[in-house]
Amino acid sequence: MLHTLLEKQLRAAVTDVLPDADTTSVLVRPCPDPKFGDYQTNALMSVAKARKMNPRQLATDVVAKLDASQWCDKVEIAGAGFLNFRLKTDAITQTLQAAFRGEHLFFAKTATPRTIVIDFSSPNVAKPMHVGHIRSTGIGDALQRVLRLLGHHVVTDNHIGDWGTQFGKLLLGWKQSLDKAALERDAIAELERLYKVINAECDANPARLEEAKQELVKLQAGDADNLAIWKEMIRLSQVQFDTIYGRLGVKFDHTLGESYYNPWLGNVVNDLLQRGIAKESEGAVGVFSDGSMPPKEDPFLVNRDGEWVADPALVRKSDGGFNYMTTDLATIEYRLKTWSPNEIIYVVDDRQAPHFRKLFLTFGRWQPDAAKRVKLRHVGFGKILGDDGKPFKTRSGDTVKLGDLLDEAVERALKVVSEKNPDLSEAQQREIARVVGIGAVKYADLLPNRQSDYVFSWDKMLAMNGNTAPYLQYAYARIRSIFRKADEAGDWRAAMSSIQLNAPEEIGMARHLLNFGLALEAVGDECRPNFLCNYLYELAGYFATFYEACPVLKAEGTERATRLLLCELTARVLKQGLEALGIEVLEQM
RNA sequence: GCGCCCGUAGCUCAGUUGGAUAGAGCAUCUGCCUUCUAAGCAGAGGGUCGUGGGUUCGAUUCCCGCCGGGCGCGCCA
Repeated sequence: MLHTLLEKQLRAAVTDVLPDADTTSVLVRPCPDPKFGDYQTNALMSVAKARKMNPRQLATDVVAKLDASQWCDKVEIAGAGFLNFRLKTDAITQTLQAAFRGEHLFFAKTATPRTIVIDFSSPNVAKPMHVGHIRSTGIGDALQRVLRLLGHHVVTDNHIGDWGTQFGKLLLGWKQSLDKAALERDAIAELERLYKVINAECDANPARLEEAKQELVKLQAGDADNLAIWKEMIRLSQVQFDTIYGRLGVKFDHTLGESYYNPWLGNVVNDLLQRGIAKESEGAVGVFSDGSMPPKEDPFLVNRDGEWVADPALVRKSDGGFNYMTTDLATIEYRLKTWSPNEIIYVVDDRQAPHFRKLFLTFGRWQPDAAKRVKLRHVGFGKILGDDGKPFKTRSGDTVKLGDLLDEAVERALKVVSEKNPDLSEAQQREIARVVGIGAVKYADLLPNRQSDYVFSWDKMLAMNGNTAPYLQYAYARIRSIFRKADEAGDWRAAMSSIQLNAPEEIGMARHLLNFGLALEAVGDECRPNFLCNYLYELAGYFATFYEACPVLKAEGTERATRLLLCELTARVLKQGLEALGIEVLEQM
């Protein structure tokens, strides 16, 4: 890509001037304002600062050594020491033509592919998937798509919650209060009802709680009846998950739930004890602070009334049961043995950040050599709030079910499409409504910075205008409409060898196309899909402006060819970009 | 109490190693469909980037204090 080539030349020039300089932070990025040029670097200012040099003098020296004449007319020194690059129009058109021939789509596959495990979605058995699950599921899926696109080897694993203390209550409920007809109608709703009934009883009556605990003990001991019921609950839940994932277009390479790791948990604890990493305390087994960091930063310490006291990561309860810390440790070990990843990414609510700090540190102490070979990364995200600023609930206080949200989105989209395009067949309208509605929901969740909480609103989540998926899909559909007509008029592809960028709207769109790869890389590096959302929104904006100002089919000769080329490449990038966000496109809408 | 996160336009939010005049959507106002899909476009108004200091060529971004809000601190996950 052009900016990469410029970066390489620039680094060489910096090394020429300052042989011992570290050039890894010397980057070439798009100019914030086209009046400065196409690309810029501000890195020379920090290089100069670190060496107490005059930044403009350094810039002058670097420019003297810099040969960018192949791509740029001139390189200007501006402001306190910016270097501005202005691309030759030839360099742009040649890049566009290469893209048209399919040699690239404005991004390069990584030169250093990594194996990356992504752990995301992770819904709980016997509970409905609710609006909150859109976050982990959507962000995780977008990340796996982008990282694959960039050439990494990705393994996705849905670590579903299929084990834990809640099954004691569920088993008790199943045995005593199961409504088989209700289970037939809506299994998840019935399981949820059972849990609520028994949970309330347990709160009011310790004897019931004890019964539930006994059911759990029997399950853990391998009781055949309880195992059979437990497996049935998982099966019923998986049916629900598959329905939702099918609608969202999300797939997993593996679905290894928490229970999968049960056989190893005892050994994990024994090993931790044997190596002196964990110790017994009050009948339980836990990992304690090793004193290697200040108390403020030590997740194994907590301050109570001005005193720093131990806050261990428990790996075995005093009743012999294991904690999710134990499961997570066994899971890391399994993943390393099975896939040898360079990195494991956990797309999980930010509120679990302390858990992951403890987990990663504990694993580092347990298996230091293995830990050096893998980057463990918690990619957190914020909450979805209601307009009262509290966690989002329906008016009656229930969580909003994900399936209901998708239904509502598709319904609203159908209303819009039937108004805008009543001539389409009902089947076409329904298909458009499906793609637009689901896309709107996914995009609305991907657009905010993942770490901030955001306020949910039906209107915003399901909006069909502004910075939304439908706006991007619409841009794509308009381009496809042009090509349906262009195809009728004959073969336009032959003319692509002769193009000439003239109108400012053409140049603006072309310049922005070049930066697709930067957006993808930023998403991969920072695990922030919103960078891609914003890039695509800007691209669609450039297209909309171009579309108003530059007639395509009415133009002739080189002008027509140029505009068709820009349309084609914009359509490809929009499609590829939306696909990387897990959002479908439509030929018409 | 201790720790972490947040505070940007009326509302909801972006803002990529600190970088050039802080952006978008919604809402408000003014124009644009006999012309490739108006789910659109062009334009206007709207800001002490919570606040007070500091660091420096340069701070929404980094550091410290304060004010306001959220979250975490369970032998749950």
